[in-house]
Amino acid sequence: MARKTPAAAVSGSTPKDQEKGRTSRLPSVQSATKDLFRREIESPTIQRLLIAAVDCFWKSGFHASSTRDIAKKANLSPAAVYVHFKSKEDLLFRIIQIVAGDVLRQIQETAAMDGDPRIRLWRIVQASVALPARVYKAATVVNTEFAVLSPAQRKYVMQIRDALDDIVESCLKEGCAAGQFQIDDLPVTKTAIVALCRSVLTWYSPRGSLSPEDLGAAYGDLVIRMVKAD
Amino acid sequence: MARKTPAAAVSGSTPKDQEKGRTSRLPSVQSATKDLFRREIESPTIQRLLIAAVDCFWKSGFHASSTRDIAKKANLSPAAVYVHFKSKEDLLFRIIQIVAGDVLRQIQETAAMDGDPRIRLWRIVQASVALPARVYKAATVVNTEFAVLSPAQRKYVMQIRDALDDIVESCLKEGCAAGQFQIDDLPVTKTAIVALCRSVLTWYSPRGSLSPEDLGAAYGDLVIRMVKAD
DNA sequence: GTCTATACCGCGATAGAC
DNA sequence: GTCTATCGCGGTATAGAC
Repeated sequence: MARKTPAAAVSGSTPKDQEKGRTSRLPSVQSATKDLFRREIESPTIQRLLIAAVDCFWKSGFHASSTRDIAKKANLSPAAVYVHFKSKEDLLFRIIQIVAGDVLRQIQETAAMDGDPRIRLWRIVQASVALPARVYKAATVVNTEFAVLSPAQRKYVMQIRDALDDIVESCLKEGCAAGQFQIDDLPVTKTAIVALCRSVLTWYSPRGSLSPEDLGAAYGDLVIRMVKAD
Repeated sequence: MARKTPAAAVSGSTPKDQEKGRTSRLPSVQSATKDLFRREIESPTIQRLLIAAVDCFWKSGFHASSTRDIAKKANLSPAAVYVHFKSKEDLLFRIIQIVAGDVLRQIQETAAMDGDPRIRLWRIVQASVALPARVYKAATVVNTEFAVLSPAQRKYVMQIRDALDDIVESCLKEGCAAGQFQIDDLPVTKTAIVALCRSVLTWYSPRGSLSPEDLGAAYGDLVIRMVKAD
């Protein structure tokens, strides 16, 4: 964690944490996904299955991952998967629901914070990079395996994507209305910003030198320039 | 084709075309991939197989596309595929070789054009958006099915990606050296620009209002702002 | 080079004992 | 809720006639 104030202010540190002298209260990238599932799911067996499935789907993709692989990685027999999930698709969708829901909620919280459009846009971008990167394997699965889902399931994901789009769009509009942003083509700019944030997952590795939060901060700076708001 | 000079100058129009009063000599997005394969491959049967495979892989992904599906779409029996390709992976790799090679070649030509770093960066970005978008289904397959490839095949693709990275990087360095760009973190900026261009394929549809070339032009403008070169 | 027929395998999912 | 055993389907790839 090289950066100080802005990243720390957005990433969830509380004054209390800082009093204690902690530099970060975030879980490591390695454990963030586990922590998320532990928070959302009671049964330890299901937690293990979800984690195993994320690992398999991330490494090989949904169709190349067999239920046998997943079961083995979760220390279960192949049949045990079907006690907890009605199909492999169901397992995928549960992962997507949990991960996408959690990320959306946190970005909504970020967007609801006070601040002028420049600060808010910077924070939204920072969060849109940092939060998925923290759970990068799971978030990659969410972005990658969209085609596998049923129409109803796709609709669910699309609503979440639309909500994120709207957050960025309304922030851009505010900034334009306040005369703080200069944007040529608002729909293109909005789409570019959202896709830019998402694209981090196509190359991100936790072995890189920047933490998810620092990376998000750097992207926040880039986006601020894109809307000519310096 | 709404834009005039810059996009037209880069997208391959010749003075002769313009004399004739054509607004564009580009193939339609629908036929660009076919044209590419027709240019690179002699056998019409193999052309049909490649086109069918691109369609299947794009729609469902590599593992969810069966060789039966591909053969049927190419009006062949399932067995006929194996006369021309030794495996389904081989078919995929041939697609990737042709598409990635062609795009790289054209971007290299773009990068070799004269102009100061600002013009060159704009053109490189424009081409990096427009060229893949013209063959968007095939280019999406190239970006999406990387995990399927063998180590040797992956290395081939990685060399192409590195070459594209280097083109952007050296242009950014030039611009910084010339005092025309102001960049905080060069590696992050380079990665962001490349990923931004690639991310267009995650949402692009030929039904959108902007042509690939106009979209590339808009992205060129955005990137010029990212490096503070206006 | 194309076809029909088929070998062979591994997948998702289920049955039934414990 | 977990296991072992297994069903049945559909996949990739091949054999052999034309």
